[in-house]
Amino acid sequence: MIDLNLLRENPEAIKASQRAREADESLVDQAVAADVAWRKALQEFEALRAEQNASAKLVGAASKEDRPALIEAGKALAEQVKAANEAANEAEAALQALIWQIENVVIEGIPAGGEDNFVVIKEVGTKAAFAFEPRDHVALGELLDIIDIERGVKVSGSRFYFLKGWGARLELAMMNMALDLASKHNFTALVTPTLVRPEVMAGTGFLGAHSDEIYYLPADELYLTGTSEVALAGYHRDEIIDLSNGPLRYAGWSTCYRREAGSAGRDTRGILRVHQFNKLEMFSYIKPEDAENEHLKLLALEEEMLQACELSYRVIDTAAGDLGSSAARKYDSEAWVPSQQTYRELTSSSNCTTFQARRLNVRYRDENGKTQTAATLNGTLATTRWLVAILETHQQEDGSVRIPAALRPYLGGQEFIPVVKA
RNA sequence: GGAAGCGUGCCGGAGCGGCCGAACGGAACAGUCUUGAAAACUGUCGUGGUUAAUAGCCACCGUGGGUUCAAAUCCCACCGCUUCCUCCA
Repeated sequence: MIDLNLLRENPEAIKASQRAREADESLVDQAVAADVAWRKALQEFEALRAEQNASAKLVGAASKEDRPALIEAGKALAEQVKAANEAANEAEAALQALIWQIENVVIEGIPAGGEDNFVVIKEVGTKAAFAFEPRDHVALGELLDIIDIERGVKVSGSRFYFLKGWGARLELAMMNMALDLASKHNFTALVTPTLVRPEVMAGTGFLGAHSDEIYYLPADELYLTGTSEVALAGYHRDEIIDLSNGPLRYAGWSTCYRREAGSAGRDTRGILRVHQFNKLEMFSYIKPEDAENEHLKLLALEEEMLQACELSYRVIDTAAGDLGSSAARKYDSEAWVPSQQTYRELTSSSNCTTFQARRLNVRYRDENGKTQTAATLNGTLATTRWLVAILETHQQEDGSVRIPAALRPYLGGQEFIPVVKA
């Protein structure tokens, strides 16, 4: 939800942002009008209500004889109050409907344009080069008997898989390493619920245009989350949190579920794009003025993980038109995937400024004791998809895979995943 | 899944149609006293909106509806919690 004060003081800024996002600009003018109408209706209601409260008080204090006449007079007032109340409620609902559709105001200076207009901030590492014909992760997964896609499909359908043996252990090792890194930086570990109520899903901004991406359980009115960001954002919903000792930081581990409704035919091979995967997500609640620095901190940790996994990657600053509705700025890290000769997204870190917290009603007290809306940020620290880059980057000629040194302590010192199939 | 009870401010806990945004206690904060602290005493002490305003006014006593001139208080639905039974990773 956008800031009502900003809507009143500088609607042009919001319009410019909507334009940059290639989102509906006319919503802003509609919202301004709805806001004026709402405030007028509210004023009328409050005036009438004050009158009614006074009148009711008189009845209470009146003698038995005087009451009937006063009550009669009150009845007429009650009619008016009821009508005014309904009008105010309708006006408010109309305004809400509009401002919940307006996307977050982007941070000035981010790239303009759509999906292809990102700016590369940096490239790190050397792209893996091989003196032999490299295999893709599917072939490696079969050869090493660590990814069983065929049986995943048999049990659950397309885009499902089993991680097996060293594959399963590699994922857990990576997650544990990520969790250690996060803990070292004072992120509190959280294992989060993956089913959430509609209010929480809506509050995080996932029920907009892309709601068909999300699994929904109608019998229980619960949504399956595509990231623990949802639960982490909902964690402090309707709370006044204490930020006087610094930001609240969490590292949320969860399985994630995505319908991939809009991506039929894309990335159908392997485990790059699947319905279910695991993720460790960083999440910060922070004062708005510190949000941009925090964003860089999250990015730095993501890079530390990527480097620990000895991956070659680049960092991009996503263009306005490609941001989720909650994000004001988004940095993605993309690792080089040898079999595709291209970069694929491994991490995504968004600065949601106060947008998400306003919807979820997460506030803090400033130095003067006044409540202010907090800012929220999130960023990926490890996901199942990372296995694709790790396996392909560190493959050997015989198909075995070298385990990056940083991961070995989590795998009993193992150095290679051996080939088990001819 | 069955039965009963309960949801009030940071916490505990009263209120069960009008004088209640809410007694009382605790915590917290400020001050007095003290070399300092504790204790004692005094004061402040929910949130949001409107406003120049810590004045006034409006909204909020789980959520949403209803009854009434008037609802924290009555009625209905939903959500949540507790206890007992049943079941169980």
